[in-house]
Amino acid sequence: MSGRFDPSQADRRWQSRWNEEGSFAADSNSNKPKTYVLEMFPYPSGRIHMGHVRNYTMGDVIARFRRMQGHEVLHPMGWDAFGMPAENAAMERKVHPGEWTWANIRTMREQLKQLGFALDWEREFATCDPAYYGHEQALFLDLFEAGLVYRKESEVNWDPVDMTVLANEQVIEGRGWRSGAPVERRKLAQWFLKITDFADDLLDGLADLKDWPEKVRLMQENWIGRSKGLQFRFRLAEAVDGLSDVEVFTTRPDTIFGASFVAVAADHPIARAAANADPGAAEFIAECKAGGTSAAEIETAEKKGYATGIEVVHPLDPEWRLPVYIANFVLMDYGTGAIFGVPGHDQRDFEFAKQYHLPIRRVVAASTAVASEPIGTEAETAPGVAVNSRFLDGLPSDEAASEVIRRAEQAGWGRGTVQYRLRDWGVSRQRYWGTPIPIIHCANCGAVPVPRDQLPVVLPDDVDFETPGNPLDRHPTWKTVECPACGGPATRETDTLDTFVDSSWYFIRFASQPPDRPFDRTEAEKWLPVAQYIGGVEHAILHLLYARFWTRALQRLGRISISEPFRGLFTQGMVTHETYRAGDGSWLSPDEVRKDGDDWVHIESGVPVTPGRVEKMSKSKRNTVDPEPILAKYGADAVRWFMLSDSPPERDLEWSEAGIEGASRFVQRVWRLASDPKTAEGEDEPLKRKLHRTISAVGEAIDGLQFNKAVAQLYELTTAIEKANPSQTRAEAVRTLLLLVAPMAPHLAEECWALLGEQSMIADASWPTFDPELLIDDEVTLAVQVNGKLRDTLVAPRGLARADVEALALASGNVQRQLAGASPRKIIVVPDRLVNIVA
RNA sequence: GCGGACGUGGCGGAACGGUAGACGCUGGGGACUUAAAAUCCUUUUCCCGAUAGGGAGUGCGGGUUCAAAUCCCGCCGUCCGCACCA
Repeated sequence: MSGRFDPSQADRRWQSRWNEEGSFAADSNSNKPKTYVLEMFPYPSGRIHMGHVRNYTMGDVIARFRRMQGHEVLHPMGWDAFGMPAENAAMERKVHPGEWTWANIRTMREQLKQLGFALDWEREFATCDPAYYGHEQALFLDLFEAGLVYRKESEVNWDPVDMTVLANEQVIEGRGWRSGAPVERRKLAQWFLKITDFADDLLDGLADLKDWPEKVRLMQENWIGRSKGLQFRFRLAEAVDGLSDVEVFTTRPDTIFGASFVAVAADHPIARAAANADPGAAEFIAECKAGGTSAAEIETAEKKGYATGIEVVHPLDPEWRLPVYIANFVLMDYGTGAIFGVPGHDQRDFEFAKQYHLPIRRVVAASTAVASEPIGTEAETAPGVAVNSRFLDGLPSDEAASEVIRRAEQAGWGRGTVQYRLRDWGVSRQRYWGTPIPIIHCANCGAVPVPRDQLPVVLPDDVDFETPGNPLDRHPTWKTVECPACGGPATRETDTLDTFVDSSWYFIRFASQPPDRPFDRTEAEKWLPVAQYIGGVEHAILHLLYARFWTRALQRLGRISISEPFRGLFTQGMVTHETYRAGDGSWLSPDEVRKDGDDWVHIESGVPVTPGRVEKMSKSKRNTVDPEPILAKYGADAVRWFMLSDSPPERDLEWSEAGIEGASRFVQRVWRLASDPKTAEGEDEPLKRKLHRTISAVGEAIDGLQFNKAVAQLYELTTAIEKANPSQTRAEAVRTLLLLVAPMAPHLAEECWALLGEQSMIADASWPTFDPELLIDDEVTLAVQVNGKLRDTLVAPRGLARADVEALALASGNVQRQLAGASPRKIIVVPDRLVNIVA
């Protein structure tokens, strides 16, 4: 048999076969061990991109591999379908966000199916379906009733033109990313989830996530940002507006005698009190409030303060007075919104003190001997021993800190506390295309939950996007309702939930989807936690933290027994491509340019093009490659194979035409082997060993998600088979090769499997086993070194005695020449590996 | 500023402290062909050498070790995350 493997025929054929047989439907009642493999579900943006292909290919290999190993595998797919792009499309193209979203889902579903993923499509859902978000509303109410949801005024980035709240990352240089209008800081009543209640649990839980990347655990740890310290009160020298003290937090109580000032946030009650009496203070506060809350915004802002004239008394010395400033760098929502400044040992305080000519005192030193050294050009933040600190003098920093906390608690002016960087999760969005928050506002009864029998609260379809702002808010009837409690006139909450809520529990819904409640506990727990979760590192913090929180909240409510949703996590690298720029600096797409010798030219105009850096595929850089035409040209398996070869999965993968060509070549090589398995009588011992070693190595590589290594192993085996003479072993090796290739190139494997005359599908075949005896060779190649440098290699029987090895090595001509008659001082023998002769 | 990762041929990358460069891509040479495609063979870290062989070599400088890409110390560079966090 000859010819070529034709994916345009084979792909479709096997995809329908798997579909007809329900090969990948997950059976909850199966007796097999259960494995839940999940990739982060996609946002239906329009078309599949290479990043999706890479992500889902990796998950698919794991899913298929586990299935072959005899596991019952749950490998579902769905759509994270709410979000802003749909509304933007609605504004730009005058289509309803739902229509746009569902059309995208149809397109992308077809594209995914062309890749032949072993997915259980029966469980597919989209989060924008009331059948999903209705259950989410029920869960929200569960959290509400458990006291994990509250409403609070909070400061937000407000775009006055689009009339919406912007996330920090949507504020660019102080302006709204769409409207370009200067962003205002505004107070708005928002719904919050009490994630901070779980701060310690979420932090402690990280220690058990052994199969998570260290990097992600660290990022979460830093994000939660637990710090221990002292919270204490400064008494005001004179009460102002009924305020008699100011509360501060510090992680360095040991520096308490180094204090030179107190600074409060612009929103702090003391600041407001000062403003009442002093127009200068009021003006300063107004200045602080202008501008966005983004990180970039804050970074560039100059450190400024305003002396209020108010004074406080040092808690450890009634005679000691400190000035109170209003400062633009003090945050109202971290700690207490007030600090005491220790310029000698905090760089920011140091700069502030320089600017406002405040004392800079040394209270920490390397030793008491250098207590009188002045502080130099920057603050000394390292710990040491306390100096110039009265009763603390000579104590190491940590002991001094404990001593201050002890005294504060004893005297009642302060206490040891823990602060977190983590804030409660604000989930209100002033958008249409999201899950409506199931709350009704009544003038008499306040915020009342929507009764359960009225769920889901469904989004109205008749909305317009002609005017900016939230269409739900200006809908003629939707928000007008009766209060469920008193029957009086009331209005619906028109904010919708942050889309991160949708993705905080979808993995539970995949595992169990009863029509009448969010999930069935017993059913869900058959699958959960997810054994292997795969996605981009960009979700290392938010999504993964929110999902962990949501799972813990459900656990606290007694709804589920697990506390961690994802046992194994893998963050894959991006797909990148070279960028090209025309003379005028505009970006050109890969199919607009052509390589001409060593240079690149614009195909249309023939003008030279400057190749730029290799970067993540993005629309703005125009360096994307659409998977669909590639798929049409090379077939699913070549694309899948390329996604797995070369680059380690956690690193970036550079797309290249040559790479996909290489993958395609491999597909054809396997096909040729299966077309003519060249069987004959007799065994081929070396090939057999190679085969068994490969079975072992490939299994190990896939297990460790080292797909590039599995690929390399399979190339080697393929070459070995090609070079082998016909034998029974060779035929067996071809058959086994197909099994090994099956998780990665499933259509090819099926096609070849059938070619070998197999009746059943390879999808249902078992992963091959290996004989451990065959992994060990009878003969080994020993490296022979002189003074650590390789001088010769020699082949010897395994387990050769030390003395014999030494003799063999010394007999080597190269060794003799190196020794030049001298006798070796020492000979080191590593059995079956190496001899090192020290001359 | 804080935290982290990485640095190996022309390129992507392999390498329990033990033969550096597996495997793939690219390039060179060749076979088959009227020719091409496809395929196959061969070669490809650098330097000296016809070969045998020798020298250098894993960002830079030190160290530990019989032996270091790998462990330790100090630099340099690139990338990522966080950031007035008290």
